[in-house]
Amino acid sequence: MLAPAPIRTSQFRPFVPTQSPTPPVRDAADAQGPLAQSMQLMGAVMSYPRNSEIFGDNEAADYVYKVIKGSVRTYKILSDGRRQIGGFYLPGDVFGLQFADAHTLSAEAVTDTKVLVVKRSALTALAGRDAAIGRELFDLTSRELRRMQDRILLLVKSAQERVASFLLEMAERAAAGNIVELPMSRQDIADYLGLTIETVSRTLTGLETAAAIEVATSRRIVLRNRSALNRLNG
Amino acid sequence: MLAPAPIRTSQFRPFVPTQSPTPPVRDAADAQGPLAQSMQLMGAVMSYPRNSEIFGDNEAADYVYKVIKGSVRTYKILSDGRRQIGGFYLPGDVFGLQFADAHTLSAEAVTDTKVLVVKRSALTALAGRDAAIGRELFDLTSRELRRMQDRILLLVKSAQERVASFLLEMAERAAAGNIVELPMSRQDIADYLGLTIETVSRTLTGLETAAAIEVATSRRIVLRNRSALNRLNG
DNA sequence: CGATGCGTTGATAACTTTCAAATTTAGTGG
DNA sequence: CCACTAAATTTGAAAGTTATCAACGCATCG
Repeated sequence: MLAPAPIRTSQFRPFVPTQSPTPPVRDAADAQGPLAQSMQLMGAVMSYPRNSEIFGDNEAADYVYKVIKGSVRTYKILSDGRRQIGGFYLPGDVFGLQFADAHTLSAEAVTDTKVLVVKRSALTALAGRDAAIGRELFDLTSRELRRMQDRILLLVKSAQERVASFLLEMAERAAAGNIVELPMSRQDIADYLGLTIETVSRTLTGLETAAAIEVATSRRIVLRNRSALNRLNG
Repeated sequence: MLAPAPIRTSQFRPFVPTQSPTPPVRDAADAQGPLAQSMQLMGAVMSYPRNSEIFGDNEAADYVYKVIKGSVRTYKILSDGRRQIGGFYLPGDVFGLQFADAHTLSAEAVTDTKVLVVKRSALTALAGRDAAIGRELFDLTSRELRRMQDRILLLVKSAQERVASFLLEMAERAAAGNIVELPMSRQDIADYLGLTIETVSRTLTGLETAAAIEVATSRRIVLRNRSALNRLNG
């Protein structure tokens, strides 16, 4: 039922950059505020192969991460063995912002991924000196809070609404036109939406039958009728 | 299905205190950090009768609130008419921390309530000058984030698990021994947990039959077997 | 006392999960 | 590049859970 236990394959430690950290990759990862610039200056680029662990639940939360390339999932294993996914992070997204002493979630690379790793203490120290940076950090956290709220609204809805919302969310964050490339498996989606993979699969089929989407391949969805999806979205 | 539309009965505007704001009430509302002290100095005490609105969705989020007495619910009405409750706030709790320009949720008094109202701008200005205050504000937001995460974990579980978790949460926050006084109605609980009132009611009956709790009156629950509840909690 | 709101209980329907199997896709070694 | 194997996805049937619709009990309030 669960994804196979991730292999810890990250072969580099923070601050031993795999390449000159400045100027690092300039992918989709630049919403250029002062924070982004500082992170690039202070951070190191790390590579994680598919399904490898980036950090573990209960580990000290000493670093903050920004996705440069690839995608990341945070998750928690419940006592009954189920896995709940906390969120997906795409290029440009910052994660590890728990701002508690220890992580409450684990993080894994969904696909081969490059992330910018920054020491949290360096970042908060900087925020103490530079109000603009502090504000940006705060905004990031607020945005995360908002996303959680939306998530809560989503989780009380029906399977169809959840899947429709998920597709629209991914479209907004990573769409090329109406084509949504999903980096994650059905199991990941199911664990994110609090459904089973069978229900996710059936719902997608249903949406396709209803001509709202087209399931080109299992990882590529074409949105055919956004207003129909929005209607389901609630 | 929904609670009756709240009557807007708050007869006072912020900063026209109903009583001398200093020194204000000294109820359960004091986890005395510098933030709490500043809020008391800068804030005004406002009274809201049961079911009255404290702020509305989409209103400017100009104030931050701290419950002195009573209880508050934040909520959102979904497009299909359902109501989702964002959270309950008890004496000592701070709410209105969205830190966006506009509230994303509405807030109402669940019971007759007194809150301390502080201008957000005053608080953030203060945070700019006093790092300790900024840190406390940040911590509050982080705690809210954590609570949301827990909430998400809760919403993917079964009705029994949700109700059990809810009771344990309330016990932790407001219990006198094993007696939990619930300020909110079954409808409130249902809208918080993403269930119907019938399911909440049946689940409580079930827990009582299983000797885990005792429903003394509809608003007073006695926890008879916490470990059983914890087991359900997952 | 009758009206009203809230909570509980019952019967049925709708939805989602579970268990099982078929089908497609992806990965590996030759 | 193909064949083979393992993994992922889809589909089907049955069971389980929760919602819906309806009725009833209980307390409060005029």
